[in-house]
Amino acid sequence: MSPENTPTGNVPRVKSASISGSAPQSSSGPLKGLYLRKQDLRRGIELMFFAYRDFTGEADQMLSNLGLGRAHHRVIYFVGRQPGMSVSDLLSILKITKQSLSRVLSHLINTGYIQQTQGARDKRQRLLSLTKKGEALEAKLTDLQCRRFAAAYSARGGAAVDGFVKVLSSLLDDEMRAALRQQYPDHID
Amino acid sequence: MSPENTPTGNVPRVKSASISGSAPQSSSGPLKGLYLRKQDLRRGIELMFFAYRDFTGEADQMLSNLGLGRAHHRVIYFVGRQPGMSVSDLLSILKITKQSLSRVLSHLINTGYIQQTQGARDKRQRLLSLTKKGEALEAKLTDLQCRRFAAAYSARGGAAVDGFVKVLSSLLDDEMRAALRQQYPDHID
DNA sequence: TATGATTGGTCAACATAGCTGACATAATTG
DNA sequence: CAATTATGTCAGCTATGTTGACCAATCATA
Repeated sequence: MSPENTPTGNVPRVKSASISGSAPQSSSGPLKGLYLRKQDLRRGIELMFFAYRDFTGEADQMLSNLGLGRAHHRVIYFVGRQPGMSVSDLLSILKITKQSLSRVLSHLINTGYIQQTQGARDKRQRLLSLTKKGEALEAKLTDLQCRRFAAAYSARGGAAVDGFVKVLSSLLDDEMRAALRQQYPDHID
Repeated sequence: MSPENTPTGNVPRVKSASISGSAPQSSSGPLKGLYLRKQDLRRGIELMFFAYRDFTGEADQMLSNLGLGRAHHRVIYFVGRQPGMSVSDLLSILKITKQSLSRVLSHLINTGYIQQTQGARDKRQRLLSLTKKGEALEAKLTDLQCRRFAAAYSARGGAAVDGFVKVLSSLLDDEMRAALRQQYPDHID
């Protein structure tokens, strides 16, 4: 795993979007492009893969001890974040089908992690919130993940956190970035 | 647990930042701990979820048109990155069981994306590499993702990229971070 | 050379979490 | 009243992970 025998071994620079193979682009701007080498972009791709896996790993472990999975975690997390949300709110956040959601959601209701109340304004809506049991689990899981973030943030400092947030935001689809801007109005996007 | 829509929003967990609730802070100030508010940590969690989903979305779409999934993508990606790697190399990167890998790997071999040759030093090994067809697909997929990264990196600049890489590295498990340090010797960790 | 460890594969069964399609019920809205 | 919306349900399919058991070839070494 040590030897890198990719055909692009020697610092090819990439200016714009066309990143085909080893064609080195003449450097475009002043100081620009140093972090746009194919090598750096691939490191980003791999970091996303590995970091996401490690970031979810601890919580996954705790969940599986309870007979739950990552899908349950997402529901618990987002309901905990915004109690009283409707099913369709949740669907639009998770972007899965109602059938998929139904499976995990009814399980969480049956096992007493989540409760639903009828909407006052619109009686069709079922407004979701965590029970005490659900709140306890959410706290444990979120604590786990927040601890990891707090350690990383502390280790790297505010400037790094700022860059982290900015780059992740720019990786989002446009609509998602807009939605997040709504959620976090103080977020310098 | 989290101050999002609930007006009970201020609960500063780690350091008692003198901020009450909704005080807007660009989390890059000289004051430490401002980026450790629960709110900021949860934003990190959510950014990881949304960014990972969007980041893989385009490639997933292209793959599904070919009857392939994300698991196939991972195999193609890592084999393309390090041609001649063995099956056990791949297993230790992906951290799945050989049975799971076998399913996608044999499919990729049967459909002509990947070829294997017997190891010279150790004849038990099957050294994996991409065929022309596999290289073409890998290039298309990696291009898609690199484009997204190149856009994000360009939009935010080198300092942000640096912070992004640093924070993601710190989110990794220790062994994973060590492994990555091997892969990218120039990576200031 | 015989033995045990390593590399890799296979069969079978199962779980999770996504998907589509079809249909039902109740409430809201025009 | 009719159409739309919010939500649920049944049935079945797919992708991707898991265990466990077992096999074959090759390598390393006592």
